Amino acid sequence: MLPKLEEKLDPRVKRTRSLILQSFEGLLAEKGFETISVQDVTDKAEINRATFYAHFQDKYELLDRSISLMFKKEIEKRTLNACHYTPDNLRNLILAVCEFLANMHSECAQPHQQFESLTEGTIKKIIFELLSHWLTQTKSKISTDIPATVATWAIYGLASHYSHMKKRPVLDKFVDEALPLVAVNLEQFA
Amino acid sequence: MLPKLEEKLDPRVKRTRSLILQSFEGLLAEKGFETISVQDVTDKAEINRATFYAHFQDKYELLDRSISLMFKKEIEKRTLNACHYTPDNLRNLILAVCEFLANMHSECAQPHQQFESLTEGTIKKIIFELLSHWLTQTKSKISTDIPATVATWAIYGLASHYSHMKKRPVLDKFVDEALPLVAVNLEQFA
DNA sequence: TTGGATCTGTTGGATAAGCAACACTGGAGC
DNA sequence: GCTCCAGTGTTGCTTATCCAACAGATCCAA
Repeated sequence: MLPKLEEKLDPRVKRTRSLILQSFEGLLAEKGFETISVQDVTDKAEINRATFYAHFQDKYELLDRSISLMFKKEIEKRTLNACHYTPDNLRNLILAVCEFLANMHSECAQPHQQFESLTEGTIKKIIFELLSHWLTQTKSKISTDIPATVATWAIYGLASHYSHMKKRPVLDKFVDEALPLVAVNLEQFA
Repeated sequence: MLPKLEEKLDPRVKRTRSLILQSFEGLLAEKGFETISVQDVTDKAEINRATFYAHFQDKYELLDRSISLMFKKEIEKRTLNACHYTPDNLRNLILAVCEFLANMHSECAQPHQQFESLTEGTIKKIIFELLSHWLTQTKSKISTDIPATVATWAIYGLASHYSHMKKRPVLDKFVDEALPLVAVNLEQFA
C-alpha cells in the first residue's frame, strides 16, 4: 500500500505490461476466463507470445495481477490507502468491495464460481493489508492480525453475498445494516 | 493510393510510429508547430529521443507524414480512394479538402501562415495522385498531368480560401458554386 | 487407436528501442 | 564580447522484444 516506488522502469516494460493488461481486461468483458488463451491476449495486445512469458508465468498470474491492479485502483480512487481506521472509512471500504464485486459480475462475461474463487484470495489479501495498515496506525500495542482477519473475511463475505443477490437492495441500506457487525470487532482501534 | 502493403511490419515499429504520431497530433492541438520540440514529442510518447531519429529525419518530416496520414484517412473514410472520376466524386473531394483545412484551423493552436505553407505541398501531392488515379481509370489516352495539376491547384485554392473566410458560408453552397469551374476542365474524363 | 489441430512453455539468434554521452547550434541575458 | 541554457543530431553499448522453431499436452473426430 506504499506509494509505488517502481516508477523508473524501462519504458518498453511499462508499455508491454500495460498492453497485456489492457488486452486482458478487454477480453474478460467478451468471454469467460477459461476460454481466454495466452494467444488471445498477445494477439489483441499486438505483443509476441514469448514476450508475455517474460512478464507473467501464465494466465493465472495475469488474472491475479490484473484483478489486483483494478481493485487497488478502486481503493486509491476513494483515497482509502492513505488513512487510518474510522467507522466511516470502514463503511467506505465495504462500499468499495461491494461495488467492485458487483461490477465484476455485470462486466465480465461468465463470472463463474470457479472464476470467483480464483480472484477471492487476491482481493482478500489486499483488504487484509489495508486493514492491518489502518490498525497499526493507532498507538495501541494490540495485535492486529486476528481482528484484521475477521474483518477481512466478513467484508468479503458481505460483498460476495451482495453481488450474488438476485434483487440487490440499495447498496447504502445494505451497508448500513452490515456495518455495525463488522465495526464492533474493531471498536478498540477507533 | 494503393491499399497498404506494408502491413507486415515489426510490431515494435508500428507501435513506436503510432505513439509518435499520436503524441504529435495531441501537441498540435495544444501549441504552435514551431514551439513543439522533438523532446516534447518523445516525452509525451514515452519514447526515447534517439528512437525518434530512427524513424523521422526531423520534426518537419514528422509534420509531413502526420498531415499526410490524417488527410489520407479522411479520403479513405469517404471511399474516394477506390473510385474513378465523376462530378459527384469530385464534389466529394472538394468537400473533403475544405473540411480538412477548416478543421486544421480550428483544432490546431496557432495555424500560422508558415504552418500552412509547410503542409500545402503535402496535401496537394495527395490530391494530385488521387486525381491522376481517377483520370487514368478512363480508357482515353489523353495526358492527365495537365488537367490533374489544374484541378489540384484549384481545389486546394478553394479550400484554403474557404478556411480563411471570416464568416464561412454553408459548405454545400460554397461547393455548389465552385464545382462547375473545376469540373469543366475534367469533362472529357466523365 | 490414430491423426490433426490448437495451445503451451521454452529456446537462440536477429533486430528495435533505450540510455548516457558527445559535439554542435542558436538564442537570452549580462 | 561572454556565458548559460535548451534543443539538435549522432554514437556505442545494453536490454527488451520479436520471430521461428521446438517438444509436450489436450482434445476431438475419423
